[in-house]
Amino acid sequence: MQHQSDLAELSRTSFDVFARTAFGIEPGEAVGRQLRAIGSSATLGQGETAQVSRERDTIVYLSSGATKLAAFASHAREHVVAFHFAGDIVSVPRSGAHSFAFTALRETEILLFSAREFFDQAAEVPSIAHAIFERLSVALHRSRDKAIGLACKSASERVAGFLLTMAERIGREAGDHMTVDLPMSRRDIGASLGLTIETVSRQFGVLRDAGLIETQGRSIIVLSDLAGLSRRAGTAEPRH
Amino acid sequence: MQHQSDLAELSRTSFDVFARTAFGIEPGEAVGRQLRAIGSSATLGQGETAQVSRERDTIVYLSSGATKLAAFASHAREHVVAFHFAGDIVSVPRSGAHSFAFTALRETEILLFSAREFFDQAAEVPSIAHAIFERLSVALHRSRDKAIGLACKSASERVAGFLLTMAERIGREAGDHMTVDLPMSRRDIGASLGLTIETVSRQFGVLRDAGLIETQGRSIIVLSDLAGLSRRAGTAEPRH
DNA sequence: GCGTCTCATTGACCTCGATCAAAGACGCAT
DNA sequence: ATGCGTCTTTGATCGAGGTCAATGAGACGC
Repeated sequence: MQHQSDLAELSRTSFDVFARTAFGIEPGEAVGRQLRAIGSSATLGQGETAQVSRERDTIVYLSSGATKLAAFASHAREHVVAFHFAGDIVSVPRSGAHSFAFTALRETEILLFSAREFFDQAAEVPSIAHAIFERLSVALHRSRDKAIGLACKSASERVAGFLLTMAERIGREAGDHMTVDLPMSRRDIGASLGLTIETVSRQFGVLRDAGLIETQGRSIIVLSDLAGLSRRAGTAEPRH
Repeated sequence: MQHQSDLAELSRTSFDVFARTAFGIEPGEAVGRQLRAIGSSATLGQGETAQVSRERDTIVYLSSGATKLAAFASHAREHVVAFHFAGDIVSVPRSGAHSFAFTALRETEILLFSAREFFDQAAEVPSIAHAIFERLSVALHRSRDKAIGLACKSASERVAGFLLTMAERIGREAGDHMTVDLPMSRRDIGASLGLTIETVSRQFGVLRDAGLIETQGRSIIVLSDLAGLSRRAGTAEPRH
């Protein structure tokens, strides 16, 4: 039973952290209790997919860990819509034109809400509503940026841009270069960038040969020339 | 002066229509006046680009007409993020990694708001906040769908999907087939789908030869086999 | 009507990235 | 340590779609 109460305690704390960091709500406020009442918590092991409704949109908060949101266009055609890390709020769509899977890349703690109930509560409190507007806007901007990259950029531009984005989100600074420990496989990177696993690997090789990055094992990447990477990521010759 | 008051009248009516259709607010409510106070109206001629802030996000409502939201990745590399039609609410990002242009495809009436001020007002009224959550969620889902298509689909799938989407949004039904009057050029379609103008044209030809569509002049498309188009748009062989 | 200008279509060719195939490296369990 | 399975890298070949170039068709003013 000790274990049970530990879990309950952990869950309570997760909701408090969520309310405070995302919305600036202090523990004990009524809204915080409301959110706890309509939400549930879960822990996902590496590779495990969250059980979300297929009929309703779901809102997920990542207390810790890393995840991918994948869409299945057809049977075996998986596209990674986005990667998420601790502190992110994710909108997981119900199954429509394609079905979605929200999968942990390593052990991850999440809070789950029905989007309808979550929005009902959030709309009642102006400061929360405002915070959600911001989050949704950022998500929309990121998604548009991604679409722009998929439509316009070459393979090497996409890979360089991906590394810079990851460095920005989960990189550790170390002098003039940055180090990233990528939690996702080459397959996931490819599925996110609209490239094959082989092309991703080749582009890593190109960047390594050009002295822009160094690789340590499978997952650790050192970005040794950020300016050079930006140049590759940004703006090459027109394609259309 | 008659002209002046006509314009003022038109603008007042636009705000009322906006408040009612988007949020269910009846004319005369305080919130409606608040929105009018922070918004401005404008009419764009064909090809004309709205003057929006480069420093702040802008919210635009289309009273009538059709527009494109274009992003400029680099100098002359234009990508069409989305097309919009009467009744749509559009979030136009400030200039960041790329700059944006919101351009009329034909004569268009719009209402403009600073996103910050708009969200400040909207957050105060739960029903409006809720409506905005829905709108932003739909925009996010559309953008993700688009990214999925750009990452996974072949040229012919994209073109077929584009036609179906346009038919759904602005098509006129006529028995078992639909007719669309496309307000955008082949260039815009290509920039939206991540294809060249030539490829778009060729795919139109393929669809015409296959008996799935008929073309009348440059802009009118008759979708004579919706089921066949869906099949083309949806699910071909895997690519990754 | 005609001339002009832009947009769209069609054709020939080439490139980038997908596909197919094989070998190498890392991680994990026994 | 050793062996096995998965992930990654590297190589060879192919094709969808981009690029370049020329022709054709609407739209608009005169």
